[in-house]
Amino acid sequence: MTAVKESSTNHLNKLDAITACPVSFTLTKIGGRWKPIIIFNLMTGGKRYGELKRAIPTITEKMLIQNLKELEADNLVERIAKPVIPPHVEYKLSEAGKALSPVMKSMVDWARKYNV
Amino acid sequence: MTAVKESSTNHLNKLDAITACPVSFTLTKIGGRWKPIIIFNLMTGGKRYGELKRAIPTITEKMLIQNLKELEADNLVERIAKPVIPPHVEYKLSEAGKALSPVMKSMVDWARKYNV
DNA sequence: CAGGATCCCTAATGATACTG
DNA sequence: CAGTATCATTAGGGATCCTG
Repeated sequence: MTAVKESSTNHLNKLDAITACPVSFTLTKIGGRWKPIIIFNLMTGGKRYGELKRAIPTITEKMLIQNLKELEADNLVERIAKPVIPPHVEYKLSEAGKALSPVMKSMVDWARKYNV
Repeated sequence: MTAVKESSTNHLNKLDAITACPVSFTLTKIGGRWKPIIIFNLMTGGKRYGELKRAIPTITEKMLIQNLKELEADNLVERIAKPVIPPHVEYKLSEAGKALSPVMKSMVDWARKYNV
């Protein structure tokens, strides 16, 4: 029972009542090594699995599919599979995913001002 | 030589030219389990080491001091030590740290709309 | 009070090979 | 093409004890 949320970025799911803060919550969804990059790539529109893999050459297939599944479970990404052979699968941001745009933008702005 | 930046959140320092994105950069600074919480706590003003520890009871001393040092090295936090006995040390956000406010706010906004 | 130093564990990531 | 499965690695986090 209980079978909590079983989402991503596990260390951030252990938030207790005291340390819980909305910022941490958001970071459970978009934090980690690959999610920001994946989301960033999908901001410009839906992409196929293979396209994403080519767009992010340093990611392994395991990490890519794993992160995509977590993003899908968190309702940030939608998976559209066309039942053809060979398979055709597209990933695109959901409404909640697109709504991350201000978050991404503010991070980009901050990075441009304060990096290096 | 090169001795790059040697900052925090190591996995995110391995960004190569291709996957590098400003969002990831920002997350190297404020990501992880504790940094957002620490920054969040300092947003309302400077605090002493002991105050922070009490404000975040679930953090260990090791993690607290380690994250504070990383934040200091990244110039997000300033450490002000008064040479008295017993020691009196205060941590406060730097200008760059305060400039994270829009980032934090956008994350809070997103969390309020899309959490559970 | 504000740390430092060790030892340990697990989650997160990665490499490689295989499949409908 | 779009994934699975298995094994190995490592970095992040934690427990505990010690100190100027």
